[in-house]
Amino acid sequence: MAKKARTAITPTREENFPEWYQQVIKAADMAENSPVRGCMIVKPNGWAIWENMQRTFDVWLKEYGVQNASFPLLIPLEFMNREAEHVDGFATECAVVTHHRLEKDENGKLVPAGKLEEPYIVRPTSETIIGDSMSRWIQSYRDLPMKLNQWGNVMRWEMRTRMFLRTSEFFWHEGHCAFEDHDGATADCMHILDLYEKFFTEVMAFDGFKGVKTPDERFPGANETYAFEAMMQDGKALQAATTHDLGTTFAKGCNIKYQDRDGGEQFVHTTSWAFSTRAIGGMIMIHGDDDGLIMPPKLAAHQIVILPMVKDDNEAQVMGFAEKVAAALKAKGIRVLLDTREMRTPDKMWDAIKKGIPLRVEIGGREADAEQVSCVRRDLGRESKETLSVEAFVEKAEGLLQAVHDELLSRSRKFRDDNTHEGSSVQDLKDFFGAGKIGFMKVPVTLLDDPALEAVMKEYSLSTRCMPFADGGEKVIIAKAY
RNA sequence: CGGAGUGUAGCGCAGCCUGGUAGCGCAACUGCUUUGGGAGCAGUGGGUCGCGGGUUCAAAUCCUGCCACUCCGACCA
Repeated sequence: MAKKARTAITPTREENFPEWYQQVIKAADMAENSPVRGCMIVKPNGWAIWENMQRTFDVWLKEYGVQNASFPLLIPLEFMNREAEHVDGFATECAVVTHHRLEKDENGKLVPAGKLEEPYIVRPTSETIIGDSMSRWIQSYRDLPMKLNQWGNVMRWEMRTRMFLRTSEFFWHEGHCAFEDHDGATADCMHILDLYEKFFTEVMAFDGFKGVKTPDERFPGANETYAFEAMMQDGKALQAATTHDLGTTFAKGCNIKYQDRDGGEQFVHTTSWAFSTRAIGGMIMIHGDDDGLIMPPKLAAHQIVILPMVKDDNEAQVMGFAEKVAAALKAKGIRVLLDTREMRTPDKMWDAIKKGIPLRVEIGGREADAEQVSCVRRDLGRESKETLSVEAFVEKAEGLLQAVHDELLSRSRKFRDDNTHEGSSVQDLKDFFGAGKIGFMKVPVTLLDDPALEAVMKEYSLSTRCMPFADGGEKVIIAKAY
């Protein structure tokens, strides 16, 4: 019977992109919904990705002089009041802790008891509680700059959630720094944004647009927000990371003052910046295909999977050889998975494909006899299969992984460029999005003053993404967004 | 928080209109044959039908209240 060409993921991206996204996560066994409203369970295959992200970026932060610390998950409600805009931005999505004990009622059911005098909120972000510490830790200009970061989770009570992209609880790092002046704060925002760009391109294999947010898209309480905006395969934008110049706003709210060189009292200038598990969602939507996830090699828990194809009479030989190959690759520092599970070979193959493992090495009787391996690249598919000697493969493996990375990066860059269009009028936007086309449209910033703009933005659910540095701040990107 | 929809085995669904002791596919498990791009045959196990009331001799099915989730909007890393 002839086999039908069949994709591992149903539906395909073209048929139903949001549903495809969900199915990719499921097929790759990365995460699932939990009994807790809006919160996901990150499974080992998903968490391993986050661990690799943390490991890499944490080193970079420390090189820049950032110190890690940990602040409470709960923030006194009153702290939120310290910055008016901040309150407006987050008040509607705070989980509130009001009790500290459970008791059994007359029916034996547990009910909250021990009402707190002062309720706490579960942190939606930590500006206020870190600012409180800074106000005590900073006395003099000699204490500056102060660069802190915490890896942790936060909670924002979202109306509508989507795994990785928007969940009520999510994981991130949040940097909080204090400087003597505005220049220091701006330089910090720019430096971290550059680190983000380096991280997304060199580790996660996708590019985006660095730029400044328009005022209405700023972080609540920020003077200026800078962002890295990436494009998904459905043409929507994803804000992958942001840095915020908070001016002296939080310094005033939290009373963070220092004595300057002349003995005068000054407010510090603070910044904050973050990326989150959301970037994983972006990675999925940028690189994935109709057979599932494609992992950028630097992020992948397993960079190479070895599939031993044994028959009854050659099991010892094939397995022995496969173990030897695995050991040689591990000695090179490559993360290898030798798949010895009791499954049919084709099922193992599809499993490796759906999980997006960058390189698949097949070793059967033929290879074992000849001391060879067959290798297939996930990004190029089975046509890329090549058979070569063990020595040659081990020598070449790191290069192959780099080639997969380069391919993913250039592929996503091409997609981004092919789908970024120039426009000059509100009518251009209407024509483009009205025709159902996907992608970004870049228009002159002067268009933001056009009274006709708002209606069109609303009609097609558009938002301003950023004013790219590359255009000298004279253009603004308008797109649909996640 | 508005509009719509769905809750039945691990997953996907049928059954509901027209009440009568719960079914299909996939997955799992066992055995044999298979194994280089999604195997075949035979067999086995698994469900308080989201939760609570009501109608009835009898409720997955009808009525009612509640809860959860999904999708579309508004809000957002």
